[in-house]
Amino acid sequence: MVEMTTQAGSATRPRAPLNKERVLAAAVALADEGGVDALSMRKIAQVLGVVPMALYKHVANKNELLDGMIDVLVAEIDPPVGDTDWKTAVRRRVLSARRMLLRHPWAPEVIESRIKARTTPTPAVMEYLDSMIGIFRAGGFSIDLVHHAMHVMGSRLLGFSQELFEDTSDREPDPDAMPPEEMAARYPHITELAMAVAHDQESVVGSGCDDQFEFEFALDLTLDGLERLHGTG
Amino acid sequence: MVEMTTQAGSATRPRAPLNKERVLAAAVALADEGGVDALSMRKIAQVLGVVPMALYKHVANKNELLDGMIDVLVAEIDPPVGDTDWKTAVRRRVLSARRMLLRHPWAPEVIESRIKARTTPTPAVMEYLDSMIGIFRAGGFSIDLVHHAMHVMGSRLLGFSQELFEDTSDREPDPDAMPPEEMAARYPHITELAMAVAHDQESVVGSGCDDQFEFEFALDLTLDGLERLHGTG
DNA sequence: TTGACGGGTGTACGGCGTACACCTACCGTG
DNA sequence: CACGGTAGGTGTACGCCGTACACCCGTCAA
Repeated sequence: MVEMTTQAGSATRPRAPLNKERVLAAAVALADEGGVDALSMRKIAQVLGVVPMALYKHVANKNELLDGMIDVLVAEIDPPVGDTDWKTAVRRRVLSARRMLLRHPWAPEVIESRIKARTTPTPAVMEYLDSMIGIFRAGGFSIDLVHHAMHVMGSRLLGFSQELFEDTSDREPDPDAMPPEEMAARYPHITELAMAVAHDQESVVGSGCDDQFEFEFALDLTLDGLERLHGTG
Repeated sequence: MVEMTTQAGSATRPRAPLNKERVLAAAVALADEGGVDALSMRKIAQVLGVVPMALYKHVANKNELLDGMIDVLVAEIDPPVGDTDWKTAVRRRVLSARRMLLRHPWAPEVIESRIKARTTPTPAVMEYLDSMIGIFRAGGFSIDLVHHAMHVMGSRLLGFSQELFEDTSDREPDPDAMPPEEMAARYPHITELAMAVAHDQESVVGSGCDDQFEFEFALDLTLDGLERLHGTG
């Protein structure tokens, strides 16, 4: 056997060069088959035929890896369809999200834990929420009603159970947070909603919306629906 | 300084004897102040002034500890009130559950992960669900409607986002599972519901209910409610 | 007196995330 | 052509984790 060529040994397996996408794909595959407990940097490295520390040239740490995995999942959700009423558009999108969640049963737990730890959801999640808001707006919903609607849909949108936007004003600001103008450009609907809510109540800047009210709003909407089906009251 | 008495050194702090409740309480307190990531057997032992392995005389392992912590939380939910209509009874109970979840923000993530790993929720959770079903039944709901209602309420009942009872027929049976007759005695409403669902569809024993149908049922109930508020369609 | 046993201890192992120093192949520039 | 920078893979090492296993001691029934 002659000596190796300049590009990657031919005696060993050629091994395509690593990159963030390949790392994330391997991580998602590993989680799919063994659950999130079976996911470790060392195992990911192993299936990629690489030493564990090599991964850190492509993801900063395990938390960023988890964030990246969430983005991969969100990208699997079908984009919104254009030419229908809001109701079927929302319906299709949510059912598509559900199919994604069924393919990746570990997702809700990871999304839950990561959302609690970050000040802002990942860009992909933001985009998803923004376009969902856009569907309601295009359907003629008032900004207030959209706000309530998003809270009501909460757990069906991505599996997270409590608030989408918790009060993050007490956490120290993310060093590389997005400037407001870019925020407004990238997520117009979220921005519109956030502004309206902030205006609505002249409270201190921060939390923005009354989570307790939103929870009860959603609860009562559900109970009223059940009552109607039951035919009492 | 003289020698110690027979019952616990008096020079060191007396240190009450350990038991499962004290272990669980310490674990919950630790999670409350540092999140679930800050929870480790070693830290629990430390705050209890004991060596890590001592905990294992009271809980089998960390998973059982987590299950026990969930039970502690569920016990914090107010018991159902008797003399009102179903709607306010459910409303109060769910709001009480929400207050508990707000006190323990780490709870949804833990409940999520533990429910996925067990064949049956812990007894305390079962009891909670059973009594919730009982409220609907006492309100005159048909067993089918209760079934749908529980799915609809899903994420608001305890923060779990997907199915309460996933298909566990593929998992090897829990060695110390509860015999059916005890099941029926302890959780009469759950049993009634499970029987009805199993009868309903003459499918193989197992999963029992059509999760996809239930998801869409809940989704449509929500969308219809929003539509009514919006005044279109 | 003894022997079982409930409950706290000590040691040790394998796995984890990751800091840090290194090495090497490549590239644009002089 | 020489050369320094840089991107990306390597190796070692540290401190934390859960927990298996052997031990030890105080209590109490026989």
